[in-house]
Amino acid sequence: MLALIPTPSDFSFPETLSAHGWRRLAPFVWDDGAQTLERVEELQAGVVLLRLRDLEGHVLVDVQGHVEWNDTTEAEVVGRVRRMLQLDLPIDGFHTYCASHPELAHIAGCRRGRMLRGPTLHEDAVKVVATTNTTWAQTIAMSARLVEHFGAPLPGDSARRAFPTPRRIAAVPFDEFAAKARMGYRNAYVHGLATAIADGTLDLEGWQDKTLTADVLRKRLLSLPGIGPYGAACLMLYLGKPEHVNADSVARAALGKELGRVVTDKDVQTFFEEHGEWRGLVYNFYPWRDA
DNA sequence: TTCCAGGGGTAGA
DNA sequence: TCTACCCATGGA
Repeated sequence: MLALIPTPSDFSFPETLSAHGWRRLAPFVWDDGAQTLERVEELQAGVVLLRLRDLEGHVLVDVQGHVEWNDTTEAEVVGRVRRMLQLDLPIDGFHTYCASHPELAHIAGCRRGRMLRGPTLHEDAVKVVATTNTTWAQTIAMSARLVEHFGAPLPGDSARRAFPTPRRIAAVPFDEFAAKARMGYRNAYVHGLATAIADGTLDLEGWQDKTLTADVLRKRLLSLPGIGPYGAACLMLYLGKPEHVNADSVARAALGKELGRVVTDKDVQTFFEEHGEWRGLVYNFYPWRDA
């Protein structure tokens, strides 16, 4: 089963996938040889394997699995892929801004600006929590354990699984979840988030309502246990509201080197302030991140 | 052993 | 608003 999704002229498949480390987090699997992004997805109709490939002006999605391929299933697949690749994110304003600044012109030239996401805000929120106060290797391991222990298996290949839905995580007793996920003090954040979503207390996906102002969205994100200024800025960036810099140790180290002194998160914010509504994206595609 | 990593929560000033 | 301290985990 194939789905051919047209992409905007300012979209770049390789740049979107390499914008940050998300493609290295399960259930994403990047096949470098085939230049294909794979991932198991739990659809309404069943669990399938998606294989995404870059075509001229399109993304080709190969759907493998025993599900009825009808308009509903295809729409679900296309919707999830569009979210993952930020295909509905208007990026032309950012490119116009970059093109007018010599030090940023390469960003527009390379069609950078989109960042790979999960198909749900829940998945991105969990992964952001998994990046805090730990090494990238442990972030990868935490994501892998979540998928391995709690994700829906692909029929015929139970070694491959989808990212666990809130309901699947919430269905696991906390002690068992903690023992298998081994996310340290983040266990309570991740299990609590899933439970709140599963029992209907929290409509996290509803927070993607485009009429929400950035301030309202930021306050809501900061209210989530485990999400602070860095995490909220990350998630806002993924939601197309890049007016905050997700200042992390990478930013502090790079800016500290440039300024020749120890810098704080506030120094990082001040450094990028001149880029206004685009400062979060400018930071994430700033030349020093290529080093 | 001790430190700390793509921070966050909390208390106290 | 800022600082200090603690936090589970696992690698160095």
